Amino acid sequence: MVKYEVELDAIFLALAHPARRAMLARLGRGEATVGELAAPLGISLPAVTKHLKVMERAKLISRGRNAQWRPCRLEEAPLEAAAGWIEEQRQVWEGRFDRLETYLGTLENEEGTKR
Amino acid sequence: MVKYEVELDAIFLALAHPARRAMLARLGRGEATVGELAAPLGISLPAVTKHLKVMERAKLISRGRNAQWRPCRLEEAPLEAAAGWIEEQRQVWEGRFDRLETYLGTLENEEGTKR
DNA sequence: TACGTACTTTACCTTATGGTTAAATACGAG
DNA sequence: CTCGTATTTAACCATAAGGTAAAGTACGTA
Repeated sequence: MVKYEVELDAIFLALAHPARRAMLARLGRGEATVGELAAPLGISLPAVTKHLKVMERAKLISRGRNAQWRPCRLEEAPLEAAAGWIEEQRQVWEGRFDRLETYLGTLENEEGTKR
Repeated sequence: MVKYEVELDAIFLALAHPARRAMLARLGRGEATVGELAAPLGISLPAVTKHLKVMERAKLISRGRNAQWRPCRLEEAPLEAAAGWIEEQRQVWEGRFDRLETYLGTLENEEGTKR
């Protein structure tokens, strides 16, 4: 249980910047070169390189090589891990309500018994 | 579409620290005071106060007042927003595969036609 | 009103982010 | 082997994160 925890730091951190989320959204539609990712962002290429490093650290992307291009590919696993953590929280949270409902149900029954 | 985008920065940032995730997990089981949240963390209270501010900024928590205690409550909406963004990405990602399958299916048919 | 408990604020430090420009590297084409 | 294109590295800067210790604030109680 809770096998992530280290990686989640890097994953959520990587997701916390609009430029990086934009790049991931783009990569969801297929591989792209650095230039293609940079084009819509309005920041310098060195800045993009840095963002790519943050995403590589989180293993959100992997990179290939094709002549002078270094294409980026989206890796789904970390996104699944992030979604998994949130889902886990939802379970806890919903569990709380379920218990509350059970408790309220019990109260109702007791009320009924009293009447 | 994509109504978040500003908030997501703060939400994902807030999720990017283990102490904050631990506090959120604890809050999933119900309200807690600052002291209760701090106890398992092994960091100073001022540090905890700062983490709480980060989570308030992301609207992941709201706070009440009860004498000298300032109880924290989990707010689900931002977690839903974060999960929503990831789910959106999954749609894109899966859409890509669907299209790829369609494409491969088309190729297969063409192959079949040629033979 | 003075005291203890529960936090928060202030001041300070270190390291990480996010950005820039300019120089360096890698590779294909001529 | 030189040139152009694609991308990274280096050097630099400003600001934010994350932590601390010490002082300040808020509230119930004796």
